[in-house]
Amino acid sequence: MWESGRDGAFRTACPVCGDKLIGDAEKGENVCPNCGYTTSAPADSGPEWKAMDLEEKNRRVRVGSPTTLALHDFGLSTEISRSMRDSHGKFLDPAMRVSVEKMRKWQSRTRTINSEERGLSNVLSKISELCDALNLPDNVAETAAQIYRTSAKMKVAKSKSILGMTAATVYLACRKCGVSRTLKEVARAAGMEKGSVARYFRLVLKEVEKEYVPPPSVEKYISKLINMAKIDPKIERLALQISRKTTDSKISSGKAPVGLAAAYVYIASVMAGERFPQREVAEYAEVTEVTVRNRCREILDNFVLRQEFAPIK
DNA sequence: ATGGTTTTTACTGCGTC
DNA sequence: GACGCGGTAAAAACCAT
Repeated sequence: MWESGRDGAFRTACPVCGDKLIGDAEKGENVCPNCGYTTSAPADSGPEWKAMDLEEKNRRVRVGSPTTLALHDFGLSTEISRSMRDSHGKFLDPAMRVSVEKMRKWQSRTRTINSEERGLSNVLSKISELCDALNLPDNVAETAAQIYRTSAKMKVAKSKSILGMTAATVYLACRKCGVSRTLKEVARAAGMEKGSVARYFRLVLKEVEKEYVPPPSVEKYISKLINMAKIDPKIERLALQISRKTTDSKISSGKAPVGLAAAYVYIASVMAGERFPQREVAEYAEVTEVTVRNRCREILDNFVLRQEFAPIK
């Protein structure tokens, strides 16, 4: 939790990047609009606080699990138990027993016993694990699951590393959902080399997604950095302002958005008279100071940042 | 594989506190 | 002296071809 600069009101903040969480009443969770972090905590935002406490939430239990793409059979499978009793707990007569036995056999044949399906459910659980580790919202996990499903269908996932496919689909899902997670971050959470995640990612992008999915915008990263570093939101506004006025240019082509964002944050901080060290922005952005400096130089070489951007105090 | 581009590594000099 | 900053050369990583 931090105190907002202007009105001094307390808000529930994202523990990952510090941005204000938005309550999703339907799911009873909070989601960070910036980095995509989710909690199962009750929603915040003012007056409705009490209505969303645990008790209230528990009263709204649903019947059966929600159908979800993250379960290999959409959570709709039926189990036929071995107990040989009917629904009232009575034992079945012998004739019934053999037919139930047949049903069970056939069902298991047509369901997860199928190696394809078993592999699928395996990967899907890995996907949700990774998403959990990265605190990603459900929609990203679902998107990742969807991507993996189609890639399995297209045989792209055939004889590929499960971990690699998992990381790749999760990263692609982040990009599709506009959630600002770095390849580096995903790779770290998956315990993989950045390079090999990138290889799987390119594969999936090319074979499954067909069209290019752009990385998160500079602005997304600016917000992320500001919030991670707990910098005053007024500097965020300034940084975004400068960034917008200087986007349409060659200075951003081919450059990593995070590095640019770091530069904007740094520039904004000095313009606001609250200098935030390069070293630290660079650290949060997981780039080098040199990169921050280079981006700064390019911005300042190509634009005259006038005093109108300066703080109004 | 290759070549062009970007990022990192490593190091140096300068001013300030 | 430590720190923040700016710069550079060369190595490494990246990307399209």
